[in-house]
Amino acid sequence: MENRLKELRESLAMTQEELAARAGVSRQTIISLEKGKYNPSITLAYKLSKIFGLSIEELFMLNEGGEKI
Amino acid sequence: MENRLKELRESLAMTQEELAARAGVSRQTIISLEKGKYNPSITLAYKLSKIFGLSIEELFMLNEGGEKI
DNA sequence: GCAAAATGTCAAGTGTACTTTACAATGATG
DNA sequence: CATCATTGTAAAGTACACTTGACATTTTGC
Repeated sequence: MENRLKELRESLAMTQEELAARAGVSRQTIISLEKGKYNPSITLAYKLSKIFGLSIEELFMLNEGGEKI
Repeated sequence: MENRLKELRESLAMTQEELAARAGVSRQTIISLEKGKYNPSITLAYKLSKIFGLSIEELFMLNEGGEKI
């Protein structure tokens, strides 16, 4: 698993659709992020970090190279 | 000023070219970021935050809507 | 005051984050 | 089993992050 998104979403009992709505993006975007298909924009990363009460770094677990762990 | 990038770069006595090289992007990208023309990718935001020893949030001062203050 | 370094601007191009739509697969519940 | 909610997949299109290159302007140091 590339990030904690799916795990966190499920811990809040949210559907992909709900999370997408709260973050202001499409459901497809949430799916792709959960699958690690691409990196979110800083804006979306920030919104998601607020929803989950984490820092961007905590949520997307970046290493020194700026790549996902 | 949309963010603290220029101010921080100057405080470290770095040229745009040096910062661009350290962040692994073009000088043009640094110029545009300093001017607030667009938001960095999360990867670039992370690299810059490491260079300046700040969190992404501290560096790019985002508000609740995910927009710059 | 001149030269060189640093900064800025413009424009065209590439890559990728994100959207939209449509449909298939899986899972939960009566 | 049947049905509905949820998740997944695929493909084509749009927006924007980022590059490259060429040149103009400002700043700095001798």
